[in-house]
Amino acid sequence: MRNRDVAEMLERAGRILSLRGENRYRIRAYQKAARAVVSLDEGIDVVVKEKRLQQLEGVGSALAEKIQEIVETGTLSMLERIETVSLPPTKMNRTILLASALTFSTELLPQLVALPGVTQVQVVGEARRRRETVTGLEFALAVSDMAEAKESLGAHKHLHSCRWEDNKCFTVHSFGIEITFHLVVEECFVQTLWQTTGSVTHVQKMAMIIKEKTGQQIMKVPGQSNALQLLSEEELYALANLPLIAPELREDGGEIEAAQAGQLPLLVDAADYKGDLHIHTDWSDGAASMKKMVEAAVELGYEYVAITDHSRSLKIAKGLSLERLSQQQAFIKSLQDKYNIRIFSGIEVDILDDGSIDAPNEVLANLDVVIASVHSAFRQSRAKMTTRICRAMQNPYVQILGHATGRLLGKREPYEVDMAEVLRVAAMTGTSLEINSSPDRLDINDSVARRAKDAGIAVAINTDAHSQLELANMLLGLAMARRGWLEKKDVLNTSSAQDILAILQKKRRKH
DNA sequence: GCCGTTTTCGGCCCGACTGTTTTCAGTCG
Repeated sequence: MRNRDVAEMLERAGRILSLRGENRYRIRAYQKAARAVVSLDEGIDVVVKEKRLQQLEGVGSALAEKIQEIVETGTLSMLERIETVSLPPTKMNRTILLASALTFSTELLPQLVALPGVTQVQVVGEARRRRETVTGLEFALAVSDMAEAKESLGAHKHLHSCRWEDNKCFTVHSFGIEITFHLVVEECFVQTLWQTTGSVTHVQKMAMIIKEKTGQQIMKVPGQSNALQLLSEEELYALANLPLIAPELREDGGEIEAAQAGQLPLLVDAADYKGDLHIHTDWSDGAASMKKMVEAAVELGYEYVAITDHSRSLKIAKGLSLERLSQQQAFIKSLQDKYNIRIFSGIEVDILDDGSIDAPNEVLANLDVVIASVHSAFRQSRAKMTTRICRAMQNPYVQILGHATGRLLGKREPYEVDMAEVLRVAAMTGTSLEINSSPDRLDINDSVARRAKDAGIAVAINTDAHSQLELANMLLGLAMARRGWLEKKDVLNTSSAQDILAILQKKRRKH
């Protein structure tokens, strides 16, 4: 088992504890241990063998035991043992971050598939549509034996107070999440999958269209067997003479009309993603060394990665002085030959209170990637903030506006800003907007991303990773992009290593 | 969950800056 796998499991455990509303320092302990493991310079198995786990920063007796268990068995029984009593309503999660929802379903899915009488399981509902937060999880289950499946579901030790309505089960998981299970016989699986995935209006509209075209009643009526036996959702959309509409689009946001007009976007896909343009290292406030971050990017198969540490004003995050920045550029050059990946030197430069940029233009001119972000004075008036951000985008060296609204899901509202004006100036100046993929940022969100695309603005999907594990958050940003109807051509970092620099530097060459 | 002791539980990253300053809690990643 690789260090990375062990770290991922610890990270997952932390996320699940967080779903349960556990002590945040306990959660942080798991995250800290995950970082310690992933940044080790030796194999974790060696450390286990030589009983040196507790020498790691942030690893005590309890976590040492758990890490040992993971290394030796590949599992973590603590997750199984988590209290099998339902949480009090006050501790229930009402909104769950997409990242947590996906982590949770990854944990639960294999358990569901293994239940007697169950043959197929899929996440449906808001999580399958990849909404930024979800209120609960829904699963569609194909069953070979309804009675047996119902019984085994009811007997699952982590599922509490199951309430059945026909073959639908409402329950609460020990981890503090409300779940709805839709049980159907195998012949009806695809239909149920579809019906429980799209928003209500999407599903109703589609059902009407199919009724008109074919006379068929596509909506499954509880307790009634259905004549339609579909093998895939493609077949279902084909009944309406339409191509498959991706789950992320099924919000009745014009996707049906677009499909009818043959103008459905060919959504950007993980395979299109060529590299991360916003990551941090321990030169500023990142947890891992540049080498570790670069190696993790190589492991993900990227063509390039941009090192974009904080600028001098952001003291709290150990922002780089101009001298340190220049040393970092030299270090990147020295590292380049050792790796089969392009390492771009960049910066996440602060947009100061008045919209000026926290580094001189002659310094920015020597960097490959310049992201400008607001990290201070969030409470400016709407007019001031708008002017501030727009002024920053006027800078010919600012290629990307980082996390444009500054929101933290569940923690901090976005700052006041006139987004229409930001989009106008971004388009005018040729500045890209970032979809920041941090689980609690997802900033810009799906709807702004769609407006950006309509305005002809390129969008960069970045992770803002502060550790190797966070590079994987790219999938969340990608989900937002897809929800925003973005295609490969709309996304900056789908360009190859050969092309990306020229594209990034188009703006400065105009000046 | 870890840590560091005032050895048994309380606090828990970092530090400069802000403010219709009065003396320190809140803010930023």
